[in-house]
Parts: sequence; C-alpha cells; structure tokens
Amino acid sequence: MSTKTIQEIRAFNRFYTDLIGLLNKHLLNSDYSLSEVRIMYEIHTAGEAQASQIMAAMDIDKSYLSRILKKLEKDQLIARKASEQDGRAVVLSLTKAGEDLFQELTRATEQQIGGLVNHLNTKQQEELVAHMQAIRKILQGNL
Amino acid sequence: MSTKTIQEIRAFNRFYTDLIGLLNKHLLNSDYSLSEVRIMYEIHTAGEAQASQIMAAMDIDKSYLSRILKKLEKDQLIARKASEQDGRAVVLSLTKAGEDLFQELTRATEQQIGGLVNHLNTKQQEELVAHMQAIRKILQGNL
DNA sequence: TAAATTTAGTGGACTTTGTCCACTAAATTG
DNA sequence: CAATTTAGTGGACAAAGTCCACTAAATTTA
Repeated sequence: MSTKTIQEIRAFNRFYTDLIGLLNKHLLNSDYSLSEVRIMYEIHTAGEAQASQIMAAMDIDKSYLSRILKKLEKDQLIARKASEQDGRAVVLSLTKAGEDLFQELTRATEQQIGGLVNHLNTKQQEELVAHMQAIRKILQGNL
Repeated sequence: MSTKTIQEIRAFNRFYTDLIGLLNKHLLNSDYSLSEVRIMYEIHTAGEAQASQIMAAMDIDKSYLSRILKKLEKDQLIARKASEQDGRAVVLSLTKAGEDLFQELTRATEQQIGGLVNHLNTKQQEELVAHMQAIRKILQGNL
C-alpha cells in the first residue's frame, strides 16, 4: 500500500478523533462519563448483560468496570441479579430510571449529531451515511 | 433529517471510536501518551509553534499543556526560545531527538495502519480513502 | 498616554479516569 | 476430585485532565 494511502487514513483519523471529541463534550455537563454511558448503552442494547460481556465488548478493565457498575447501581440506574446458570456471574439490566436517563442522553446525543448535519441537504446526508457504511464494511474485519 | 440517518452516524461513531482506540493502543508501550504525541505532531507540522497555537489546535487546557511541554523539554524532545515579537510567548520546536522520536512513532503508527489495510486490494484501499476524503469534505465545516 | 482589559504561560491543588495486583468463589478441565 | 480457568470485587496506585490564582507582557480604551 502506498504512503499516500496511509497518510490519508491518518489525516482522517485525526479529523475524526477531533470530531468525536467535540461530540463527546456534551457529556461533560452530565453526571456520567463516556464509559458510563457506553456501559448503559451495552446493557440497554443487550437487554440483560453480564459484566464479562461488557468487558469484552468495550475492552475495559474488569476492576474499573466493577467500580462503574457499583456507582450505577448506587445511583439506581442498573439492577443486578444473580445468574441462574452461573453462580459467579451477575446479570445486569437498566432500571426504569436507567432507561429514562439513557433515553435522555440519547436524545442529547442525537441533537448534537443533528447539529452536525442539519445544514446539509438530504442528498449530502445520504451520501455521508453511504460513505460511513462503506467504510464500516471495508474495515469491519479489524474489530 | 431522519432518525435513520442519525442512527447510522452514531453507529459509525461507535465503530470508529473503537477503531481509533485500537490503533492508539500501541502508544501504551511507548513512554508518551496520545496527547504528548499529538503535541509533537503539531510542533513538527508547524515547524515552530507557540503554546497558544497548540492549545487552539488541540482544544487542550493551557495548564495541562504547560506541564506536558515541561516534560517534553526535560526529555530534550522540544526546545523553547523566547518569541521576538511577543515577550509573553515562547516558541517551541522539536530537537533532533524529538524529530527522531517523532519519526519512530510515526513509523509505528503507519505500520499499524498498514496492518489495517494490507489485506485489502488496491481498489478497496482507494475506495476507502475516497470515502474518508468525502466524509471530511462534507463535515469539515464543523471543525 | 495611563488605566483597564486581554492574552500567554506557569504552578498548586485537586478530581477523574484508568491500571495492576491479589483475592474469593464458582465453573470447567483433565 | 485436583488443577486450572473464569467472574467479579476491592486496595493501592498512576496517569490524565481540570480549575483556579497568579505574573508579566500586549492591547484596548477612555
């Protein structure tokens, strides 16, 4: 592969790192960090999840995760119950309050993204999405 | 804009966040953090830079930046000299050792990216780059 | 042109985020 | 059933980042 190719990819990476950084800033006003929200996302998406699954999905330290889960439970955003299949494992789910908060954070994120693209016309938006899908398809083996 | 559009963008953001996280992992073995390397990048690219420029480019806290610059100077990777135009400002540049280290880190990063795309054929690589350029072009007003 | 404000950078003190290790207990493997 | 692996917790610490107060130079403004 050419140097040019790699340089272009790196330029995109810098660009997108900055963009993601910008988007994630709105979490600074919330009481929850990016990791915490991502954990809620994982639980929300799975419906029920074990810590070990989240660990794998996020590639996060289990000790760190354990602490975050403790905080989320203290805040009554998640519930834990013993797994029936595995005595070591704990099954996590979002409480009503957790779902509510998650929805609210989701709305805020969606508004942010709206702000990013609302000056684009429909065709440009469709193209943007198509490029994103294409990139995911090309690179997805790497994750 | 449609919900679908926003969902797709969010899916891409999650995907690319993970990918960037993966790529940045190689820095864990180095003695320098992502921020430190990015600062070196900014100085390298500019040739000479003031702290305030880096601050603006990276959107980083000035106090934090000041500390990092101190470390880089201690490690003899950057040199500071008083600005001639502005008595408050300091002009930063990479030393030979700084350039050398930066080149080495660059090579490592490029190899990482190579690993990401080297299983793709030339056409796919070109398409990937084209998609990235297109996204940058569409979104660049936001940065 | 002198006072008021802004800008560049530093450093103290602190919080948040993340890592490493040792540990318990249950599950799995041999 | 002994040895190993896996799930999760918690202590102790390190790294990353923030907030505030400060000095000194530059710029604005009255």
